[in-house]
Amino acid sequence: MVQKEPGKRGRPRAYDPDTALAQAMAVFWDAGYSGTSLDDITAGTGMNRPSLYGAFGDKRALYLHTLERYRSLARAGLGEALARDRPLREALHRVYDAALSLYYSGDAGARGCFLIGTALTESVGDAEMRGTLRDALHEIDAAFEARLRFARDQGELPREADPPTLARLASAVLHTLAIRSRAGEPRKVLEAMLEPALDLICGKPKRRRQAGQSRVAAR
Amino acid sequence: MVQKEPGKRGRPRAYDPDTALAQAMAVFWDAGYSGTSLDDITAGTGMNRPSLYGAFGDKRALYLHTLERYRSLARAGLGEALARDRPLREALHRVYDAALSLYYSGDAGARGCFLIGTALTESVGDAEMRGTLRDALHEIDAAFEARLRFARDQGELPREADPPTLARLASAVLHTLAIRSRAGEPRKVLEAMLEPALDLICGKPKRRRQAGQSRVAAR
DNA sequence: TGATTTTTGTACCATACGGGATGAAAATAC
DNA sequence: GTATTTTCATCCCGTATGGTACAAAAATCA
Repeated sequence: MVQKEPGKRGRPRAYDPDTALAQAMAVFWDAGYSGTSLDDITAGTGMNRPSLYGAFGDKRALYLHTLERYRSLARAGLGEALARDRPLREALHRVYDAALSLYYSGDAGARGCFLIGTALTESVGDAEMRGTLRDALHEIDAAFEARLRFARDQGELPREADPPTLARLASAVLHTLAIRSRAGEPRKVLEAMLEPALDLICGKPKRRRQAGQSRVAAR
Repeated sequence: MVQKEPGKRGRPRAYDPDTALAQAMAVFWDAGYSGTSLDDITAGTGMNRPSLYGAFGDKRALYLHTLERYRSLARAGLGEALARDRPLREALHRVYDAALSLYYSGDAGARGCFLIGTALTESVGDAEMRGTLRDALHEIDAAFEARLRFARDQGELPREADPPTLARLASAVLHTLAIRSRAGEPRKVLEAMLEPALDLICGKPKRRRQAGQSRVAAR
């Protein structure tokens, strides 16, 4: 059923490991780690219990694998969206568009960010999950920051712009999208938040008046 | 053990309902809804199973009660912090300080926001919890917006300031604090984010250069 | 004092849970 | 073909889970 390489003895696997991992992730995504049973996983992957155990270890190890898989996907998506051959504003817009597409892609309705939506709950009681989540958040901060620093060095942002601060702002926007989408906010509402948010990060384009303000207050 | 009013027949309660609810909330706060067992609750409240059931209903109803309790506390805290007898910037600072104090108040380490940290996970599979979470987020948006509108009308913000947009920004800052604290970020790191964030919302004070930028970008 | 009402405390139940034991199945190696 | 290796599929186990039955306890009312 699966591609076999010559020299591999034994009965071949009936599943593709990465596909199974993706399916397991989809199950965890909806119900969270504690809310998902191994029966849910077997139903979602088509794998039976011992195969699951043999391939990924116990339930917790399997979940940690899905977290890493999600991090890889996020890393790749972020890297692509933040490519330096496009203007900063467009790059950030692509990040948020891609995020929203992911957050609203669930079969059972919007499900938000997998990491924030599921690992956040477990973070108090599980130091490893907490560390993974924290590292992932930092990695996103760093990706934003590098791109913003590049934009500033290219003159796309004013010289007094502070990339670390702006990066955390960009992350905060992503976080609020992650939360609000899973909380049932319609996609259109979140999409409407993007332009004002981009105005704050990149500066408001001169061409037209838009919502939001970014100037120094009077008082 | 508990204050008895004349005219109440039957054996008196051995617990104070609101205290028990607070204790149950603390238990859910750390492990989430699915990750908490009724045994955990009985241990945390000192109540036995039938009393718990009689007072609050089943596990899900009890959790929904704790959500409402948290909303009440948050509403009160937000209202107090956003009082209109102080400058906008100070009011917002008080909101974030109060939030951080709450988010870092757990016995088992930082636990973030109860709503975001626990209800978010359950939001995909439970429409009522999702609705509660969404309403709570909107309520916070509205509180920020009202305070910002007042500030603008008082001349504390420029006339072109857009309260709804700024309110969502203020909420996004709260959301990122809620996430990052539970993800293990040290409190000092989050505290350092506050001044730049307040610069973005309220405008940067003239007196001194600080991190961040809020001016219109060159391009 | 005795009846009534309400809550408590123990013990229990059916089920769901995570995990594993065991033998059949399906491939290669000889 | 036979042996060996690896995976699959069924069945099972001990425990944890959410929820409840039932009687004792502790108050008021008459």
